[in-house]
Amino acid sequence: MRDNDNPRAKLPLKEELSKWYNELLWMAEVIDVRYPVKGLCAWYPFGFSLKSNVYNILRELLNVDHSEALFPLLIPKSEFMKEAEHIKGFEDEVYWVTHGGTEPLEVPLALRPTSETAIYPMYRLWVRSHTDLPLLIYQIVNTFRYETKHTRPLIRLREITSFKEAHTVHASWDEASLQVEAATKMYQQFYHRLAVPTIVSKRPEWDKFPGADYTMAVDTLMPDGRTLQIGTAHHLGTNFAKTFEITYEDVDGSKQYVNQTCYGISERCIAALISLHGDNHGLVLPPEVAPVQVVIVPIIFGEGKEVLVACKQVETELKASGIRVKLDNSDERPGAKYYKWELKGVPIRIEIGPKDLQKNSCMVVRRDTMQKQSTPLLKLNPVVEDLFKKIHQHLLESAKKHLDKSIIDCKTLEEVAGKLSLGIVRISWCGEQPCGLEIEEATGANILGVPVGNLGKMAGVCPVCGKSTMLKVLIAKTY
RNA sequence: GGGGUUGUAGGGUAGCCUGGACCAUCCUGCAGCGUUCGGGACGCUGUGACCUGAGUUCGAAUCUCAGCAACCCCA
Repeated sequence: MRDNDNPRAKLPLKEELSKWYNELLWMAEVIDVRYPVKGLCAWYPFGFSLKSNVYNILRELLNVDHSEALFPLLIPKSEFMKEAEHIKGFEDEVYWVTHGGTEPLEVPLALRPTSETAIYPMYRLWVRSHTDLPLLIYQIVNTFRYETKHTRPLIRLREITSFKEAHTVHASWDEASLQVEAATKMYQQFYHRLAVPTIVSKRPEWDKFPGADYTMAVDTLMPDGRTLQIGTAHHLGTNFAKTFEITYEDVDGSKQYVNQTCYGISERCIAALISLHGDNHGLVLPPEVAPVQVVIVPIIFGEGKEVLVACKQVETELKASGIRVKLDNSDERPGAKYYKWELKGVPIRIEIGPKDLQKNSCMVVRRDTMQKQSTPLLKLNPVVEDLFKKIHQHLLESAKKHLDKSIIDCKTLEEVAGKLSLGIVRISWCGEQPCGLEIEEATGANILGVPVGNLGKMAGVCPVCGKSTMLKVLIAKTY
């Protein structure tokens, strides 16, 4: 039904977000969901390249004060079962390895759903003295969760292929608290680079990480009005330190339990990036992460030798500045190439044909706005670099504008229902759990939490109990 | 958590209701050759599929059951 005059396979319109998203992921060769196990996907080379570029930014930001390490995939049941709250949160979703060959294992092994219980037995050995602190370590690994809800590519998976999880150890609770704050700030920087605007809020008690003192979460708004959680940071206090006996010798010689934090980002960041910026033609990628940043399309008549020479020259020059360039000299027609590379989100297209060569120029086309401009062939590099900046800025600004206008203030619960399809609702809340649960119950949506900054502070009255309060919460339909 | 829909080449489909003429239709893709090339080119030649298992039947893509997988809606 999606082809009117052209039988060729076309992308569904973005208005049908779910269809559009699923089709786009494989048409643009990001991931292939056809793997014969529910909730597992294969990354295409193109998608993998996009992912690598995105995660390189994460590494760059983390490596300022964190170190990368690697811990095992398998966790013995005896370790996994140590922290009561933690188990309760995960036990229904754990995959168990029960056999070695045909022999049952004495101690079953869990496939990590997250790595606290894989890492902390080692931290117990690694942390001895206050001089070992703070310890800031992260790893990027796959994790497994037996999701019973509907799986969605990149969003709800049974194998998360790219979970970046940081685990830090501190002397005091306050220091750990500052680390949680630093983590959310880093995540916001990260998403800034992806041109994805975010909101940070403190998850309510009943929605925090199992085993944490509190959880801060980073959310973004998807085009269908639902929010997507794309990062979390947890203050673990001494909860895990006590169960895993992680202690350090203080300056005065006394034994102290450490305070810990952990914070993570998964490939949901790619889902957000794709969903926010993409359009009816396909992906629209911020230049910094695009696997191909510039595609050169030659317009050939007859032999077309001169055109090809000019194309190659441009290719060489751009490559010399470290730009990821693709010269598409396959024998498809130019129009077909335009569609193909638009689908793949290449930020800039350069067309070179005989008419351009006469003027010693070329046609430069932006993917985000589709604007074309004739540009002199000489000194293309600064023009391209400048356009990269403009494209990123434009993506970020329009996404931010959309997010800002999608946060809607309400005073009563009755008002909320009609607004939820438009985005995020902001409403006063006394901060008490019963009222919070009532808000969720009455609206059929989730409380994201009290957002940080001014967004979460304003005088009002709780719509449930009527008490005066300075707190505002955000409510939304969530993924 | 509850409900619904679906499974036929790489992708999209026809056929299924009413079992046999189906070594399975059409479009797209892919490979080769030639002509082409300023927004999805054309011709010729080739390529490729009934989700898995059990059952009913002389006979199953078609009917039944189970499994696996996918999609949609509601909480």
